[in-house]
Amino acid sequence: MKNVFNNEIINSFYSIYMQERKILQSDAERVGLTVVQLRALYKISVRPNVRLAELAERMKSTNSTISSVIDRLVDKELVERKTSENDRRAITICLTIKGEEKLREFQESKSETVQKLQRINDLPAEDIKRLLEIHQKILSILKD
Amino acid sequence: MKNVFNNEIINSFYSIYMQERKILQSDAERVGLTVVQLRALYKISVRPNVRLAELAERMKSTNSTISSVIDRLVDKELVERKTSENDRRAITICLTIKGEEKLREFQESKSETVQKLQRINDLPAEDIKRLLEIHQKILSILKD
DNA sequence: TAGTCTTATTTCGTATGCGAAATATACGGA
DNA sequence: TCCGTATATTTCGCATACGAAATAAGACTA
Repeated sequence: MKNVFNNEIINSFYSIYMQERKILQSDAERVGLTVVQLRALYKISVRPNVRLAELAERMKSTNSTISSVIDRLVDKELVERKTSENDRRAITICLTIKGEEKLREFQESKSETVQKLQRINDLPAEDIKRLLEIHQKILSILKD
Repeated sequence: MKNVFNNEIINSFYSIYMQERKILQSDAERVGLTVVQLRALYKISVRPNVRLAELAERMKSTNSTISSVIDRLVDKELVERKTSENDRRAITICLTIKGEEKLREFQESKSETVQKLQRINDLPAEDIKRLLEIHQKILSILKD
C-alpha cells in the first residue's frame, strides 16, 4: 500500500466519521448550537463543577481549544466559570439554568442522530461484536 | 441508545480517525507541511491543471476552504494558479518544480503512516472484507 | 521567606472548515 | 447588443483546533 491518501480502509473510517458529524451538526443547529458546544454542555452536565483541564481531557481536546469553547458558552449564558475554592489558579465550570434547559431541549428534540444510532445498534449483534474487535486491532496497530 | 455523545460504535470510529490523523500529521510536519496541504499536493499531482471546484470536490471539502489552502501553498511556492484559457472565471492549479520535489521528499521519507497502513493491510483478508461490509451497512444507514 | 519550579488557565498566531456575500465572467434570449 | 441569470472563485465572519508564550498562583527548597 504505497499511497497514504488513497487507502480504502482509512477512507472508510473517514467517510463514516464525516457523515455522522454532518447529521449531528444539523441536529445541533436546530437548537442553535454547534456540535462541540452541545458536547461540552453534555460533558459538563454529567460532571458539574468540572475543571477546565479535566473537561478538555474528557473531550479529547486541548485546554486552549476548550477555553475558547467555554468563552462562547459563557457569552450565550449557558455555562458559568467560577474560581475554584481549593486552588485559585483553577476554574470550575457548571451549567446555568438556561444551559440545563438548552440541553434538555436538545434531548427532547427529534434527533436524527438518535434514530440512526438506534438503527445501527439494531444491526446483528455478531456484526457489531466483530466490528469492534477489528477496530480494536486497528487501533492497537495505530497506537503502537 | 439514548446518549448521542457516548456511543461505543461512534466513539470507535472517532478514535481511529483521530489516531490516524495524528500519525499523518507528524509525518507531514517532518517536511514542513500540514496534512491538508500534503493531501492537496498529492491530489494536484495526479491531476495537473485541475480546477479549484473539482479539487475541492475530490478533497470532500468546500471551494472556500480549498481556496485558502491554495493561498498558503502559493505562498510557499509549491503550486501555481493560472487563469483557465477556456473560461476566464476559472483557475487551474498545478505543482511548481518545488512542489513536485516536496511531494517526492515526503514519499521518499520514512513515513510512519505507510508502515502502519501496511500492518493494517496485513490483517486477515477475511477481517478486512467483513470490516468494509459492515462499514457499508453503517454508512448506508447514516446516508439514508 | 525569597527564589525557583510547577501547575492551571488564558492569550496569541496560524490553519483548517463552513456558508453567505461579493466579484468576475459566461451565456442565454429579447 | 443589452439584460438577467448562472457559474467559478474569492472574501468575510465565525467556530474549531493546536502549540507556544504569557499570566497567575501554588509548592518546594535553600
